[in-house]
Amino acid sequence: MAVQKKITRAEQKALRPIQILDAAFEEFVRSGFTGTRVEDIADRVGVTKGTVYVYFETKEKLFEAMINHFSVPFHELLGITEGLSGNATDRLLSILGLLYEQIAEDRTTRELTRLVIAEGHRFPDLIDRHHDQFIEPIIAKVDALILEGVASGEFREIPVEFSEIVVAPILTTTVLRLIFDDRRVPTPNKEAFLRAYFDLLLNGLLAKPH
Amino acid sequence: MAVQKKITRAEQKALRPIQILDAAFEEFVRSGFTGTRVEDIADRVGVTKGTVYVYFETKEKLFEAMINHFSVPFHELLGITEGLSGNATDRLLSILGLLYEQIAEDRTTRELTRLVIAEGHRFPDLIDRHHDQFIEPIIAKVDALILEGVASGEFREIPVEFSEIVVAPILTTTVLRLIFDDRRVPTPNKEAFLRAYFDLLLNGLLAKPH
DNA sequence: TATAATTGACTGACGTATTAGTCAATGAAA
DNA sequence: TTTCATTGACTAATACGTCAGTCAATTATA
Repeated sequence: MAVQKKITRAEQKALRPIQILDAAFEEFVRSGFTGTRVEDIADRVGVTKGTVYVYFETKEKLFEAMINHFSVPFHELLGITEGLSGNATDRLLSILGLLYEQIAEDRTTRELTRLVIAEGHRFPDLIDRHHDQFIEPIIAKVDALILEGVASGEFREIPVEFSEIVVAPILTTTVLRLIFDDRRVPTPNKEAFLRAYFDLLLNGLLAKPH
Repeated sequence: MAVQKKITRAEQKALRPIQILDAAFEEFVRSGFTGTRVEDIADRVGVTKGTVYVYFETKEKLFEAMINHFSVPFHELLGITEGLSGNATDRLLSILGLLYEQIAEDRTTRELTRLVIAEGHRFPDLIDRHHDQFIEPIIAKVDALILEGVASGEFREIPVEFSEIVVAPILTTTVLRLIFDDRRVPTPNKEAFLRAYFDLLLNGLLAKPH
């Protein structure tokens, strides 16, 4: 038994919405928006449905609030990368490594991706936010680094309008883990995967480039 | 007005299940399993709910039948590739090109991917089938071709346990189109995309390989 | 060919179950 | 004693699945 710290009513009240959002995340991930019952969310917190409606007007609003709550600002991560030093190659690999950790290996981000794919039709704003906060900044950052590398002579000239090709192994790992969840496709060993990914990205398949 | 060919009752009867499966695909894609009403499917065909239940026992069975109906055997495609000639490089690129057409550019396959991601929890068999019929054969084929290329001296030695890295741009394009559906992320021009993809895959980023 | 009998695909109202959202009552903390 | 977070029974709406009945297409008969 963990020692229960005594909690005041005000503290409990302040905690409730977060408990509900956490529970909502788990239930919406398990069953999707329509398949989730508000009562399942309440049960998981240990309260009744009425309490949920004290804090959130509707199931829709709760879903949106949950997505916002878990969409941790990605620019923090991209901010870290501002401080990186080294040539374009080193900085590109650093960022791709961070993205791999943050996207492919982090369960929350992975499941958010599932919800974006599954429920995007029902919540168009979700798609726009996801694009503006995740996809666009990542692509822009990778674009910029590739152009730097080209300018410095490190990289060959490659068409920058397809730089999603560069990050593709990260999204692919995310999606494969989402679908198979360690059941049929083994979770890759991080170091070995990144080594193979970076080696192929930098040097290509061919023994003798033409 | 199109000329309506007179249709016998037997012909109509034979047609019904297919009409229902087509309608089910559209509705399940639009709203997911739980969000779709059997009556919506019936409306789309122009019949009533009762008729749907003449042909399919339950909503679950209808969903599964729909998935089976649209999961066109992928080994046909992989079969085509048996007849390919040329060195390992040419054959690998041919297959990747075919996969791009079949997966990223084909709306049906794309939306099936959405359903696998969104409804996989509810239909575990679906995941297993998808793995056995799609993922595993593709990976096996690419593995085999890479090993051939290594054996013939065309390719450098790369760890074959990560050959999903090689096909990643295809799945990534699929998923990005699934999420943004031409709205925020432009549909790539096929030829230009494949050129960039293959160039990067074969030669890598670096100007001077190390 | 014309008419009657039969079939069976389809209907749509209905039973049952589920669930989103409400609100007057409650009881524990302050 | 007062406050207010929580309750849980209730309403209204929705949707799955059923089935007795209908009527148009088909076949048999005159």
